[in-house]
Amino acid sequence: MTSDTVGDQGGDAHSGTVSAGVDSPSVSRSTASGPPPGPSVSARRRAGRPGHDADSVLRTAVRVFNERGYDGTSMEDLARALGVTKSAIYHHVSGKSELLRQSLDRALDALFAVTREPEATGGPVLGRLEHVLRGSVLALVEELPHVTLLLRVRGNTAVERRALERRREFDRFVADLVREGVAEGAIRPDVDPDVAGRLLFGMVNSLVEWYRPGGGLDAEGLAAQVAAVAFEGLRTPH
Amino acid sequence: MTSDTVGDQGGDAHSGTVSAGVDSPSVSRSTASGPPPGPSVSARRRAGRPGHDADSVLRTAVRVFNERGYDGTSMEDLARALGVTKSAIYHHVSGKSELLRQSLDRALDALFAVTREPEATGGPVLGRLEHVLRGSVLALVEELPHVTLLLRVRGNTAVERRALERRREFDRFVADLVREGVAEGAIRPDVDPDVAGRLLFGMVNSLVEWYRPGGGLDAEGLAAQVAAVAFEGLRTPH
DNA sequence: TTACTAACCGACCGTTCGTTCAGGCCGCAA
DNA sequence: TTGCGGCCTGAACGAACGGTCGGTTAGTAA
Repeated sequence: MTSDTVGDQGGDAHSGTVSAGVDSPSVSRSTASGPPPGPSVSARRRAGRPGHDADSVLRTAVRVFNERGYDGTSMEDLARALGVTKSAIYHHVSGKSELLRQSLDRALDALFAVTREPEATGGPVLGRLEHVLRGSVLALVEELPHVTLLLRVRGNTAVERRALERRREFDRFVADLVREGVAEGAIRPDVDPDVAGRLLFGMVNSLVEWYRPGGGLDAEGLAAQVAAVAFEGLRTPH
Repeated sequence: MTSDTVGDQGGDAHSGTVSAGVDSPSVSRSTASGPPPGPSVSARRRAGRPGHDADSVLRTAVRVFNERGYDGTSMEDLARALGVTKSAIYHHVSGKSELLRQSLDRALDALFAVTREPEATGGPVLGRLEHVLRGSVLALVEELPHVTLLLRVRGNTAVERRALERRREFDRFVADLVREGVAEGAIRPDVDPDVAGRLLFGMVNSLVEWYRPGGGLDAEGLAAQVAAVAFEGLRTPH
């Protein structure tokens, strides 16, 4: 899914330069004088002075946004993380909010792609719901930094409000599915459908708070566990 | 539980002055010239010029923090919401981070109170876990604005990092409970205990994103539904 | 060597930030 | 009427903010 939206992001090399992982607990602000320029790594050599390109800037920016929060991140912070000066960033993007916009759009595109897959629109309700559930987990993992950012948006600016609107649209799609499931008797009727839908995706969305790929649990396995808990519950079956 | 920690918050009067609900989608910044001073409401008349007290300032501040995010809220924003000037706020609190500290402490105190209740430390594991689950939901509802703020903290400042540490301690308590449940065979062994614990409280924590008291579903009913989904799952029992 | 391209620097702009301070205002009790 | 406690204003501070600008550097391609 969303296999070739932006491309080139597959190779997650470029690492090494910045030590702190995505989850680093305390990010010293004053120290950490920044890595040596350590820019992008795209395979084909480009003309012109080597350094960052728009993509590597976005990648780093989103990582820092997720560490400090969007509002808590200054352009100076970004520049330090990139190993360049503030003004260099404006060579790649028009401004801070543009970075946010690109990231949010990417997250939302991945989520909506799931709702358009045939398994999400045809067949028994429970199957459709489960497909959307698992697909959302996969999309969330694949675009983890962007989805993380999306789930923290508060609606302070026009960019954020537009994203919130699209997100609500996605939520409506899921809520409808759950309602339909209750109506057809596939989902237990003693919990409110709206509540159930929100709990379901509350569970999914909470993944961004702790799941990190490459830790022995892959996206498919994660999706399976989420689906198991969501549909069968925690208690040992008897 | 936590029946009389800080008191006086039970009566949620003081309303009326500010129109926007906690969930108001777009919060105009320039307009909304603020309510007429409309200060606190505490029953007993105090000496001196009438106006806000430390408690009413905290209440409003936390509400605005949750609307705009802590970093996205300026003291000017707070002042406007309170109907006073910036400098007036410093009569009640030492600064912005002090407001955050008070709020986070309140949320954490309520959560830890649950873990110290006898039903959370004695009896069968599954019962203990369910008690902590339901108790957390009740605490979350009772201290909704403060818990909401807590769950969004990123660790940018010392105040935030201290709160994150206490929160991790709470998470550990829950994780241990789940692990114990798996070991005793009360919880299904095919999901990883750590994953299960995180999913469980991911579900609970997501309540702050949508649950609002006074909407036909009270805290007890909510806790019951959460427990049902968590332990039995969504699928219709057969 | 030269032309071209892409990325970057350093100085600077106007605005907003959190915070301080000296003083004024309001309502109660004496 | 006066005194006092509690709350508030208006003006200002230095620091940090997002963003702009003209000029420079380091590579590729001819």
